[in-house]
Amino acid sequence: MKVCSIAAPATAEEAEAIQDALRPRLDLTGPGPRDPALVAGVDVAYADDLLAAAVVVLDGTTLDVVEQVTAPGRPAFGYVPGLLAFRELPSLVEALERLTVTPDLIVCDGYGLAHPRRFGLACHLGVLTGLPTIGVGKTAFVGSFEPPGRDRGSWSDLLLDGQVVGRVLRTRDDVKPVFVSVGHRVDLETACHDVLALTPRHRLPETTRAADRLSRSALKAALAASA
DNA sequence: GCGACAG
DNA sequence: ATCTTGTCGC
Repeated sequence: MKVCSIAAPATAEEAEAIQDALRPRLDLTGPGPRDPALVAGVDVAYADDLLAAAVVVLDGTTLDVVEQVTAPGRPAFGYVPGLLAFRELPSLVEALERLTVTPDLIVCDGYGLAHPRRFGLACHLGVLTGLPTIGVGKTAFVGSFEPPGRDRGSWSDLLLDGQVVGRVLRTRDDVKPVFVSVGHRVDLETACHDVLALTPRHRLPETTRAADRLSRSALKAALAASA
């Protein structure tokens, strides 16, 4: 598939300006794909100054792997909270362009709208691909919230500056919840529905689990090749 | 001013 | 993210 490349800022100030410039391109209309036929998971693994980006496309119904691609590379930017996209997206875009199928939804590791400038990794990837995207974070980043109920499916608002920017969603009974926020062309209700469909037995979506495993094995291969 | 801070 | 043993539970 064709994906726009990501700008390569030299400083944090430049990176923030790029996020502010792209934010107006976000489509927050929704509702977006409910029970999408093809769902992609993306992730990046690191070791020293090497990294491996991975994309895994699953059948949304059976959760079987349909296609998977990787791209080795170097971190394009230091890790700065709020600017994660500039570190991971260059290699992720490269991997996505090797995809022969077009997913109906992309599930990102991290945040979307729940971001200091309302433009997290999931939003950025949505604008670059033009596809529906959502962010699923494992730990708190921005926003305040009350713990959701203990049952799977329970959730609470993630609030930032008095606005609802995401949901803290319980995907398994009595297990630490995940942080869901929309990226592009999906509403929060649909995003949470889709996350629950992707978590029939684990806390994290099958898409992120598959992409995580693939990125780690691709990283091992890259390390072996460079040695 | 100080601390916290997706991956 | 990554460095790391054993251990509890499905």
